Amino acid sequence: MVSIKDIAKQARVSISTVSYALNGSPKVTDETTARILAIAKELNYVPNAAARSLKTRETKIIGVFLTDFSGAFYGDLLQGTKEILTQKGYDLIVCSGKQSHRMLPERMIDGAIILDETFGNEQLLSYADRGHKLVVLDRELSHSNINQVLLDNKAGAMLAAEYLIEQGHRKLYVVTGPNGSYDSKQRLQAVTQVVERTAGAQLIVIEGDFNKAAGERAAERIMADSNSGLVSSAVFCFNDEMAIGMFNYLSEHHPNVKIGEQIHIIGFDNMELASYTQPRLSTIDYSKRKWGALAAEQLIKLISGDTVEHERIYVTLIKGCSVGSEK
Amino acid sequence: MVSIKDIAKQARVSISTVSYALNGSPKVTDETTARILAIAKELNYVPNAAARSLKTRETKIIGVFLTDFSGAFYGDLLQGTKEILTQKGYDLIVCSGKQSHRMLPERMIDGAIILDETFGNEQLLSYADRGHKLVVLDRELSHSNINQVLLDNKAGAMLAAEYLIEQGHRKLYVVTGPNGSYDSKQRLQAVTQVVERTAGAQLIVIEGDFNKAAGERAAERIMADSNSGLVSSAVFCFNDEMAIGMFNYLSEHHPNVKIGEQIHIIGFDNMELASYTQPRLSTIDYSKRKWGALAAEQLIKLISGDTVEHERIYVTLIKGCSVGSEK
DNA sequence: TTGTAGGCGTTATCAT
DNA sequence: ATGATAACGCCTACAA
Repeated sequence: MVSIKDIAKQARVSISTVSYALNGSPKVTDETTARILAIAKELNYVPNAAARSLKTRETKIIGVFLTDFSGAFYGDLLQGTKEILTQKGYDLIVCSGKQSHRMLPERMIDGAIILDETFGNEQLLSYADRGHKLVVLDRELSHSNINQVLLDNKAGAMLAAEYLIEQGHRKLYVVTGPNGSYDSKQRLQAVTQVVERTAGAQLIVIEGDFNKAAGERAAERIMADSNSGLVSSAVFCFNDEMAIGMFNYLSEHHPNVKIGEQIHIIGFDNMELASYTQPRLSTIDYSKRKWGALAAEQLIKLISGDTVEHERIYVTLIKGCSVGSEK
Repeated sequence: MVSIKDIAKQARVSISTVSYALNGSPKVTDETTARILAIAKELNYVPNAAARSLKTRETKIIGVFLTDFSGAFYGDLLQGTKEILTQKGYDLIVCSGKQSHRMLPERMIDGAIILDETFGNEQLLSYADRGHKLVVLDRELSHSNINQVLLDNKAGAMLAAEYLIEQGHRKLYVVTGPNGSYDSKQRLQAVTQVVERTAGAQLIVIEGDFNKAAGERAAERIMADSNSGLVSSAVFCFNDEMAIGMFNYLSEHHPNVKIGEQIHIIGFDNMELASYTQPRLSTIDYSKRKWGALAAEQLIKLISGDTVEHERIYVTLIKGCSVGSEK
């Protein structure tokens, strides 16, 4: 490995002169700077990140932590994050899994964006206590080194629930996310509110986990329920993936049940796939790219020592044909 | 930041004893080791990655480089990679963009898996020359520090082309990937071979770029072509994303043209979305998870100094209803 | 069994 | 304008 020492030797100057030259300090003659740069290039010199960050105590790298890499959902978010970070002179790495949590305390990254329930709140708070800067996208956490950029879950869930009510539905199912999910809790709370203030409305909660299989199981249960009744059911799946699972189950096991007629389904996320289902899935939309970009901006501000307010990502309702009106 | 020095002070031993204890060396009494470990925990000690890797010259981190984060495609691949790496004691980071190329030469990672055309061949070769270990998934590159794990593009393209021929089609369009793409070149070569040995078959090449929009543009052009003719067209899109673009264009601008009857489409990749199109897209399938896992295994072997053979990922044909037979 | 000391490649503070 | 030198936090001979 070629180091500044080698360059110094070759250029017959001291290592400090080399360091200055490489960092473009005005303390060195343009002439010698040029000479040193030339030699560096010739020797294929590349600075060693470990040595630099040992000294500077920063890496200019930001980590985004995700629960898994099932990217369908995260692509745009990461793209948004990357654009901002690149512009600010930072690099982005994406990590997943408990193993990789070490990156933060070991100081391989200058800050982190968290969208990963496998991080415990206490864990994050203790990192923050030690001075690490964090932006959380999946929980509320109050600490001067932590900023929140959260979805407007309540607004989204209300839009969805009210839409179903408006269409005349009174028997509402919801399929939730996994137990610990902040987003899921928020959504459930909002739906409960809407149902409670609607005369004659009833709410049936089915526990899910944001995966396709949970949607299938929920569909099975709902169909078993509705065999007896005459009222059509309306289902709010707390994400699109479970809604898709429900579509799959129905088309396979109940091909004669028409979505949007006998059963009504709305999701959350507006993932790409949602616009390809037959009929088009009703869902809640928001800009994933903007979410990622905003998170990056907030994090950079935190790192720069600016004070930052928590932020919220707004959502809108997308009416597809998967929800029709109750006759 | 708490370092071994702090622990040493608190435990009234020297820093080397601390270091030995932390690394579980038998040179230290179990008793003092325990005491030191306790103090370390109490002080919330975390080793500094930069310092350690400055010394050990390794980071136990592997980088996967992707062209972009439009994950729909990469999720399974990364999952497969992660599983193997975790098992081998390595962490995985995902990088994208020219900026992040520095991770390799600056030694922030112990090796890289490349699926990113924005790396130049010369660039990769020069890294390999400097001792960096690489696995490439998107090109052929001969170097003792580089291993290839490539898709069996030729087999896949032949399966696709022969399937169209079998179904009686003779006017074949292909929509290619971007100019530099290795996969695209391989596929085109194979299709050309199949067409050349089939009497009466003609091949029309439309340049694409693996994005949805290219599929839309190609559809437009094909529809313009076919307005005059009576023969139905068969199209082999070199990836599913462009095929989806074609579906979109047709359903929007030519709702009366039936896919699988007047126009026949086959893709490549079998992405999740492909099974939701109406009609189901015919395509070429392969295990993305296995691809990623194999790449990881090969890389670890390279790093361990084992000799490794290049590997190939096998593909199969999935017959959907997007291809029917020519009457 | 424990301590001393040198070095990994940089940066940064002093002298010169 | 340049050089000598001391950190940064960790590992590891070698010495005691």
